[in-house]
Amino acid sequence: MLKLSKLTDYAAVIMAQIARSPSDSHTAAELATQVKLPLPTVGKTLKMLAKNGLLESRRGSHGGYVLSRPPGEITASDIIAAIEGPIGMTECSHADGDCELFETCGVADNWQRVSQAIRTLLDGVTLAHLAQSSPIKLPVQLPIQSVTLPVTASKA
Amino acid sequence: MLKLSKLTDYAAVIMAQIARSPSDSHTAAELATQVKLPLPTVGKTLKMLAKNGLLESRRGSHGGYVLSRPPGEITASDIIAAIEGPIGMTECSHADGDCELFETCGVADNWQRVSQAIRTLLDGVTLAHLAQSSPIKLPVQLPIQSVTLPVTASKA
DNA sequence: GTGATATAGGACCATTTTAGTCCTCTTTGC
DNA sequence: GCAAAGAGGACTAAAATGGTCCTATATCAC
Repeated sequence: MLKLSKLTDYAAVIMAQIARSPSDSHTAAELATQVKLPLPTVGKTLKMLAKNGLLESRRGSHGGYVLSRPPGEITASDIIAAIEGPIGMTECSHADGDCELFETCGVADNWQRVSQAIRTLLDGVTLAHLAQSSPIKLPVQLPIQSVTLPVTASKA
Repeated sequence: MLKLSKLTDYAAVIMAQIARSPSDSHTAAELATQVKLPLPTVGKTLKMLAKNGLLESRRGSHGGYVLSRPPGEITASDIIAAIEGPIGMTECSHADGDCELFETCGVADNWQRVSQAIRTLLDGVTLAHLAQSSPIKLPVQLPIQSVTLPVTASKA
């Protein structure tokens, strides 16, 4: 269903929570309480986010996590990629041509374009957007139907 | 990785193959040979596509599958939904409010908007696009960065 | 009406992925 | 030194996925 994993979903919620007070340091325990998720899971998620450079961590007492960049500069793509790895709709979206069906596939190119479009879309959604409650506007809604190409692909 | 399942990928390839001669009837065996995938798998995929109304099937000798609509009227969304169920990035994208974390989540609305944007994007990609080898153009690439909203979400 | 050709519809299993927990180690501040 | 916090990884249980196979049903040709 083109779905995010639960962990990614948690990550978004946690990041949003942090983004709402971006200058404070947040401990895993604190966040776990706030988002009502079990501590070990929150801890794991935070570690992944930190390892991928979205959060700065400090150990020891008075430690915790802070955003590594302002909320406006952290994108949905970043968060998804941090938890799930590189975004791509198909196997061959990033692998370097190790798909032995490439010849007969015939749709790889266009899938990759679609994939790229989604990535671009997600690049345009920032943590600041996610964290605020007011609706964000995305441009895709309207124009896409009008961009249809000459429909070939018929033969008979 | 926001990835399609393999089956969905197969479905796209198979549908594209059919779309290249849309007036012919295609048997599972025939298609399996053409796309170089095992027959049982191709059969299963075809059944799912037929059950979801994307293909018309005919049994018996001289049977096979035909597109139920012209390639320009079958979308990537249709194909994905046929194999994977409704498209949505998060659990709560379609379920009717059975998420007990809804209160503390704080990002549900905006995720749903993103989800919707992706769906719209995929609605704009037709089988005719996928089947042709020339590049399709998608509108999202350019304008999205410019639509950013007033970045609130700071507190300190 | 019989037989060959196809799909329909599930049951089934093996494998992989995912979610979630826990343990031990290191860092930091007091 | 001790308590608070994160780092890193091992581990398990559960779920999703991919793939195969079997039986039933429809259709056509003869």
